[in-house]
Amino acid sequence: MRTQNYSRKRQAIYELLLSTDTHPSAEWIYNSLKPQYPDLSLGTVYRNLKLLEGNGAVRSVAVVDGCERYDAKMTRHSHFVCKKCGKITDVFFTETMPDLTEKVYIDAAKDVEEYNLIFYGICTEC
Amino acid sequence: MRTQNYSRKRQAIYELLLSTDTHPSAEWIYNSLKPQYPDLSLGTVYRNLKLLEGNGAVRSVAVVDGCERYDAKMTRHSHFVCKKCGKITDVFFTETMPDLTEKVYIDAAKDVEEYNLIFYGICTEC
DNA sequence: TTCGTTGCAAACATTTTGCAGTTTC
DNA sequence: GAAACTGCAAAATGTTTGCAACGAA
Repeated sequence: MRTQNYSRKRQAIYELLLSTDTHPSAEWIYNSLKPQYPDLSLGTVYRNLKLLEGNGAVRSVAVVDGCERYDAKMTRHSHFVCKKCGKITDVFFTETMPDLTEKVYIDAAKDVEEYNLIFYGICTEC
Repeated sequence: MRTQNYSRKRQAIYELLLSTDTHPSAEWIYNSLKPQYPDLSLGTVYRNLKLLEGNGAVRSVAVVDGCERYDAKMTRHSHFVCKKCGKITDVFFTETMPDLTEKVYIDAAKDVEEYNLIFYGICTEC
């Protein structure tokens, strides 16, 4: 990977993701930071999300209505997606979630690195 | 839902999906059927996939490289996605997969209808 | 004849990218 | 000063849609 410099905006994007549990899209992040960073551009948000994802600082948890949604909470947990309003909420199992990657043997896989478990339904507000 | 007529092309799309385990994208389906249906259009493939998905005849199992990928095998199972080549393979647990929707209690959920479990890694051919 | 289905192409929405200027180190 | 970062706008990409023609019942 390419070496990184410090970037005020990348920091802001990352901290915003850390501080929220809404699992935002690029656009939500853009709109949230725009007041404080009037010269922020959407391209920068996209670029930094990809970069942070590459770093392992952040991960994409789902694509809802065609929009990639991100999370900076990297402890193992899964998500519930409301089919109606698109809200994403965290789902924790008792204690921590099992490491399923160690529990499956997949013929076609040389290496199973991670997994993503998503529940779908209707949320209490819909 | 809107009443349906019999449609030769919809049938062909559905049967192609049933006969393959490649979890194809709309474009792959389009290219596969084009020789036999020279006047097939991509829009029709998209329309019918959405329609079949609405019927519950087919489901979207993952989005790989920005492309929705479909499966007509509706028995409960999960998938392995190769991060390099994008190939999707079926993953079956011993016997059948547990119905996790009955095993979780999600505060934010009024109704948990389904779940989707995807493993990521590198396949044996990459 | 009615209404679902389709081809076609234009429209759409999200994401990526090229470039010139700016910031970081 | 070199290399990373950014704004901007254009381009790319996958998907949806309007419409007139077509097909099924």
